[in-house]
Amino acid sequence: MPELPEVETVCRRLRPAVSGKTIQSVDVLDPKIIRGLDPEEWAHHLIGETITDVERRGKFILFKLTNGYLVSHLRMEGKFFPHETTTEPVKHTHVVITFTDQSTLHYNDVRKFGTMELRTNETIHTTPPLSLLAYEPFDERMTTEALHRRLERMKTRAIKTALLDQSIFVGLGNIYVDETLFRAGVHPTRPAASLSREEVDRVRTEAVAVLNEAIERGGSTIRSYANPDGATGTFQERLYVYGQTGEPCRRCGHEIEKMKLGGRGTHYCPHCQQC
DNA sequence: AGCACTGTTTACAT
DNA sequence: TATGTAAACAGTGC
Repeated sequence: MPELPEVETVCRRLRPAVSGKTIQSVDVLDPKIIRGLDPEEWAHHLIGETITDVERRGKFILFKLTNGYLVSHLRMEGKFFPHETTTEPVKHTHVVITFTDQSTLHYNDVRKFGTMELRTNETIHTTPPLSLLAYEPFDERMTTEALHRRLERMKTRAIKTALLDQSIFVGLGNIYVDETLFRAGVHPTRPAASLSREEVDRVRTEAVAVLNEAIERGGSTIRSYANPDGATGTFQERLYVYGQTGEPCRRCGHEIEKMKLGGRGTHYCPHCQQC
């Protein structure tokens, strides 16, 4: 599922569902999801904690606790499902958190790539993984100049590969990076260091715009089923290039093409995005 | 049947 | 150091 807009949508839906609830018990059905501590110790730390808020940093979900944070990354297929009453786990449910009011939060993840780990208030932003992230795209410190300086130093990286690096720019994944580069009129294979200041400005501006528009529409639903409340995003209807291979470009009519770049399927319009 | 593909990240090799 | 590739896993589609 998740790039920044999907994670933001999940956080917004989870916040009212779990904020203020106290954890009574934790069942780890698959220990692979839990990082840093063995699952028993991890569960022991969580029991008795109250979730005071749900925040987002990059593509990470931060469950703010009375003491510290539960940090989760959904990777490719992770999903949180809140339930108002005790509910039997379904296939691919790997963690069940039960609150004192008997409502529950289920973590479901077909591919088991997702992670959960604990952090203290003191270390959450100063230790990996959050310490490795660039500023948020909406942070005023994420300026065109700062991004340009960073990209200029890249020896050979393609601009798409650079933008997917969360230490350079936060929140873009394979859908929104392709959409950003299309809107900015920049070919995905262009060396990052070759972009002019104006091009970097277009890329940064369009990235912020795409992310904001996608958040407004609850993200994109391509092939996964649902968000925490069962709803689906609608931004997939507004995609210009991702998944549009062979379709006419909505700007110029030229056929959208797909290539492989850095191991990822890469969609672009060869007319609107010159090399 | 078998292989390539999938909204992510990172460990490892070069 | 920087960058590219494979791997983690399960499912789908050709």
